[in-house]
Amino acid sequence: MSALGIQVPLPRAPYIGPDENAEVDTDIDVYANSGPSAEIAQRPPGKRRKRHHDIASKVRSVQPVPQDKNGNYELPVQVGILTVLNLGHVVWDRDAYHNERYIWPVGYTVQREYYSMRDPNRQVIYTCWITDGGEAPLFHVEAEDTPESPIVAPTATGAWTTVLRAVNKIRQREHSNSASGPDYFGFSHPTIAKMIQDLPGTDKCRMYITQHFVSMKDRHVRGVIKKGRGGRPSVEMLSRGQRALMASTSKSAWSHTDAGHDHGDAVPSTASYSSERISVATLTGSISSSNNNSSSRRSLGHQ
DNA sequence: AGTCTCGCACCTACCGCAAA
DNA sequence: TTTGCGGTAGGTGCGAGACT
Repeated sequence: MSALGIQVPLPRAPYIGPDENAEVDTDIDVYANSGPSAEIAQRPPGKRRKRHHDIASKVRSVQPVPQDKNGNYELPVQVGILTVLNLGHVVWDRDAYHNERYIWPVGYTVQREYYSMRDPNRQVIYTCWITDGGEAPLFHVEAEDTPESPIVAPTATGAWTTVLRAVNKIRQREHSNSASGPDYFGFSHPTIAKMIQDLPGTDKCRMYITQHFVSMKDRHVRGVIKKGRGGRPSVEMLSRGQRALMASTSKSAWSHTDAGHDHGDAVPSTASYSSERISVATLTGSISSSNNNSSSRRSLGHQ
């Protein structure tokens, strides 16, 4: 596939988190003061924004994700606009497969909607996955309507920047082509971050800083789910994701690490999601339907 | 008492720009 | 030049208060 795919220029040295001793802003609060300009107002004019490194002290809200009796996440599952098909397995013995903030598991596969690189008026499903590239992971992005040109890059940002360039070009947008790879791949999503952090082997990732998560309140989970596209990946794309995954797993050998098979059972579960038996675990199933009246009333008032 | 309206809290997703 | 952090717009449900 790489023969046809877009190859993004090669890796620089893997990004390693900044100096742990760097100065840290402490006025950050994850939720509180998240309102517009709360922090900006406090920042003296002209003062450069500093990066925050207090990852460990942050508490992030996560959606409830259905788990089986063994505690394994039931996949595929919709998280926000992303559908997680596979969590993959943690490669803890090579530093380029994680940094202080993210872990990039080999076999990790998600789908999301975004503008087509061919038709400016259409949104298509993109399948994103990670393969074992040896010293460093490879990030793949494949659009539903351009399966012959998958994008492969050494970083998530690199892969999605390529997509954004193409999309902005075809949509004739004079727009920044900057993109946040972790955002688009879903790594910055708290729920996904937690699911990855729960994989076996993350404790062996020496640079990774364990993050703290709390369960999101029901009332907000419902709102979050509504914003998604209903957790319905196309069967075709699912099978394509499955094929990509199978290809990557046969190459990278899941036996590379002995960890990970008892928990995420990434490969077997993925391989088993044939189109017939796919049922996406939309998170709605785990949510009590506590107040239908309210929403119907609300909709009357606003629509 | 029941229904409706509005404001609030909180979240996701996108994108600009600081940092590396 | 590239990466990814952080600001913020927009969307949701909930609950309090007003209205019928």
